[in-house]
Amino acid sequence: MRVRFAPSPTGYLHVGGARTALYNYLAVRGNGGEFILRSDDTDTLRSSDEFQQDILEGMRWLGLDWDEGIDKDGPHAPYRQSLRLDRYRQVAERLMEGGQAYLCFATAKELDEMRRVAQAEGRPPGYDGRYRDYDPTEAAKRRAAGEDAVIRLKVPRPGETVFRDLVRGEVRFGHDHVEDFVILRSNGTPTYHLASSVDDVDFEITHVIRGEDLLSSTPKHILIGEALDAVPIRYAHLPLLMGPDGKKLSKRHGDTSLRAYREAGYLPEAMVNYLALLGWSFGEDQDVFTLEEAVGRFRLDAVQPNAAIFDNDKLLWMNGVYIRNMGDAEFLSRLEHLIADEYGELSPLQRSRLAGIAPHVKERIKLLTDVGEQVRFLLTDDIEYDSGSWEKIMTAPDAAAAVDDALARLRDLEVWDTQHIEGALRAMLDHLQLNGRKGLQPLRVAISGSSISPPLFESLEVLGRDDSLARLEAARSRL
RNA sequence: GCCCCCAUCGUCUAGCGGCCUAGGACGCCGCCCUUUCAAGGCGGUAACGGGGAUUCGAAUUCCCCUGGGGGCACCA
Repeated sequence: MRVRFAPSPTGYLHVGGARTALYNYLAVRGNGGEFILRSDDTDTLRSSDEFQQDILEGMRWLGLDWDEGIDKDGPHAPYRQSLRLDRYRQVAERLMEGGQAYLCFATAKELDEMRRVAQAEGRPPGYDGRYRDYDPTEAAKRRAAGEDAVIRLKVPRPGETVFRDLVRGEVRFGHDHVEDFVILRSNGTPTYHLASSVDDVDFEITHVIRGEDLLSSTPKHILIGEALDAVPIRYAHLPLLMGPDGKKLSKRHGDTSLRAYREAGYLPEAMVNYLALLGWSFGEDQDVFTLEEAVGRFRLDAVQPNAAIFDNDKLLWMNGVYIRNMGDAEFLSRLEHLIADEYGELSPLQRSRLAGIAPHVKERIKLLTDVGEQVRFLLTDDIEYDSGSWEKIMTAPDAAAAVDDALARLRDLEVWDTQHIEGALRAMLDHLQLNGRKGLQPLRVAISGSSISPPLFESLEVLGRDDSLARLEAARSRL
């Protein structure tokens, strides 16, 4: 088995592309075959190196490694279509010489007219084949004289292309609906259909796994393969990814680039896991699994044929699962990087505080980037009180008394750790006959500035005695 | 307009003729736990688009309708 993922570097790698790459990976890794990463960059105007790099980065980030292709080389190099232009032209010329393709001189105006008339008559819009039987010698002469001409494939007529799609079963297209399509433009460059099909043949691809949007182009690709007398390729068309509105996922649904998700604090493992679920199920009522586990179970014929809506809520939930499952050390190191990006180089004190609070923060965030507001109060002395929290908590009847009493007890505390702090504060609650909500929330607001924060006792320990007392006093004085 | 694909809870899905009074997950709603927020536990809400046909028996097979989607370039 040899599969390929062949994105055009005309934009950042998006989640739909990532899903296609993932399914290719899943299909081939369980088969001991090769995964080829190709660059369909024939559109030189829209292609850019920045996008190409982004695709590479995205693939690596997800952990989808490939065997041959861009950045990797291999027996069929180069894997970049822009470097194989001569090859495509030669193939087109050869097909023409063999009578399987022909020159066409129809102008843009003529083509427009054809389409208009065909539609008006309820026929499939498209080229009418007017140069199909044109005298080749005459055609060659006209081209030699400098006239613009494209090369079109001579689609067998009458005829029909039937193939067995690996996820959809038998699909058939009558050739009445497949025009003699252009394979080589008048400027000598190949169309997508030609370049892609030639590469698939040249690179000995056995299975083409791609989005359903290419299903109706498949007859063209099969026809080119047949004209080339190549070994038939198997096709699997994956269901499309849709936005919440049920339309094909695209820019209109916001930034759907993979990088946007990475920057938003999603983990690659969660992304891979979630993407795998869009069109496939692991089975046994299990939907959290690793890439390796998925490889072991994946089957193309188990892929769902119907489109899937990308549900950010579930992705978010899953990301939380992966964050919680992360090792403390790994989480801490990710956290340090993130915090350093925001606050600059961390001081030893900040680092140790981060390390102390990290395990507690890990349990309560869904996005890596959520971490900032949870730990802010530990990184700066300049805490700002959330006005809503302050009014609701600090102006309550028992707030001042709770702070005073806590202050007194904490000052005398012999050992400053979670356990002792909890003991002292529970004694305070007991003494004042207050429940946790009334007695502890004021302390939380006093030290963190908000009624929402990591667990109080742990936070106090991490903050340290001096700063904790200082903050309680500062808050008290504002009452 | 023409061609193709698809059709189970709001969403992702399990189901491949009887195990289905349709299972799981996300979301949502309760309750419990609880110092906040989470997490966790328990429970609940919610679906086989419609009509025929085949069959002793259809979510599962076939046909039609409806609905949704994709594609119809010298873009990929």
